[in-house]
Amino acid sequence: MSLISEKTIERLILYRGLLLQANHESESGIYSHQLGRMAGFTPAQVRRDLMQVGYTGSPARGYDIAKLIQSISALVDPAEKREIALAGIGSIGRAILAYFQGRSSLLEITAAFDTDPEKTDRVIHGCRCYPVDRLSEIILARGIRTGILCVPSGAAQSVTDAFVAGGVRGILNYAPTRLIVPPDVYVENRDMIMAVEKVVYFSGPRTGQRKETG
Amino acid sequence: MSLISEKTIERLILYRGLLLQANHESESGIYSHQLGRMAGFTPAQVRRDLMQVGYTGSPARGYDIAKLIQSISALVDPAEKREIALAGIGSIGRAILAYFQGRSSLLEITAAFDTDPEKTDRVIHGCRCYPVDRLSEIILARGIRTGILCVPSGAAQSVTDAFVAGGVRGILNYAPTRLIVPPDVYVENRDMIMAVEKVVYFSGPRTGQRKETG
DNA sequence: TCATGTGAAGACATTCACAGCA
DNA sequence: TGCTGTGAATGTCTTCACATGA
Repeated sequence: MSLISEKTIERLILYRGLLLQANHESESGIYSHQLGRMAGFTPAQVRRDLMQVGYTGSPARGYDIAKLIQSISALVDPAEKREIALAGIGSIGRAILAYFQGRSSLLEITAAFDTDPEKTDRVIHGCRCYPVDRLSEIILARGIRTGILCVPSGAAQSVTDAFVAGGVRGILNYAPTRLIVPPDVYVENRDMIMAVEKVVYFSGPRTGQRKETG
Repeated sequence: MSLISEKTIERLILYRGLLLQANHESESGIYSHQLGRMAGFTPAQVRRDLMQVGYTGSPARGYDIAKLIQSISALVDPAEKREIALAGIGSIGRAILAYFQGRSSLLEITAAFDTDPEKTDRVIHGCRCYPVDRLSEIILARGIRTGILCVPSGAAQSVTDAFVAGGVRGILNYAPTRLIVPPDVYVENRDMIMAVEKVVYFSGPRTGQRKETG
């Protein structure tokens, strides 16, 4: 019970997002089947997940929405504000910077890095940009533990090494490469090309299944 | 055996990408443990996955790289060229358009949609842009089966409905919302905020586990 | 010897189904 | 009644371990 699985963490974060998003003026409580419908899971799944956060609802009123949000946050949010570093100020990097601006009070991308001198030593979407040479130095000095990687695949591993050298413990990887990291560094891969190819496969004829092995 | 799981498809696409990427001048064959190391999986996992594509290697020389790529492609690629539609020409949408340009010969984003008249009726990163009002009509006329959704969460469901009305069978969803679709439409969620929150959690102290339920 | 292909075991995740409570 | 919390059952995915073949 002590260790919560990756999938459960993902769903908990989703539940919280849905609860924050929805306007619950009228109701202050929510049942597992309601939350399940919102998220696309079975009520049993929702109850299992919520068990793990340790907050317990009541059969009469379900889960108190405010308290549930609070409990999930206590579990998944860091204790204090967390700075995040981003490497690769191309179109994706820039999009993430723009998208992330002011979304969260606890998380902030406070340093961006690129090789191109045109892009460094200035502020983009409110984020200071530096040359990659200084990556390890700067994130180490600031105690940054989380990195977002949006560099081309050729540079991905070397920038990863710089992240790791700078003390990063988790990397969100948008490059279409598999990164080599020490076993205690967490990597989440979000290759967009692969995502498109996967969706194309599953939008194929007849629930996406053909079988014409050659 | 006939139906291949989502996870397996993902890994197969990954294998293919890695094989295409790597320069195999010297070697024409590859062993499951080599491919496994590249992809970050066990050799057994790799063999199980490759079993499903129906291409069988030899204990002496492993898997022939060219033939393996071909076999995976035969399984996951569509029979002919596939057009893809994209909705929401914000920073993410634009980034995807830019990133996707000329990556694949089989897949092409050929229509983009937005509400903003400033963005429509022109060409962005080689892709023709139209007003969202015409979404269903245009994708229906062109037989587009796959959509990429990058609109703000408020518009996500209505654009999804337009996609579905236009005959789309698979949606890649970058909006931080859960879409409601008929059961035969496939949705792949890629919420970036959630991805960051998840990675932050797993970059927390001590393999990311705290437990301070409130 | 060393790798493949695969039945069987094991680990993990989801769902069932029901006791207990308001 | 209609919910929650949870043991037990089921289902899915991964790994083991070995027969087989070059």
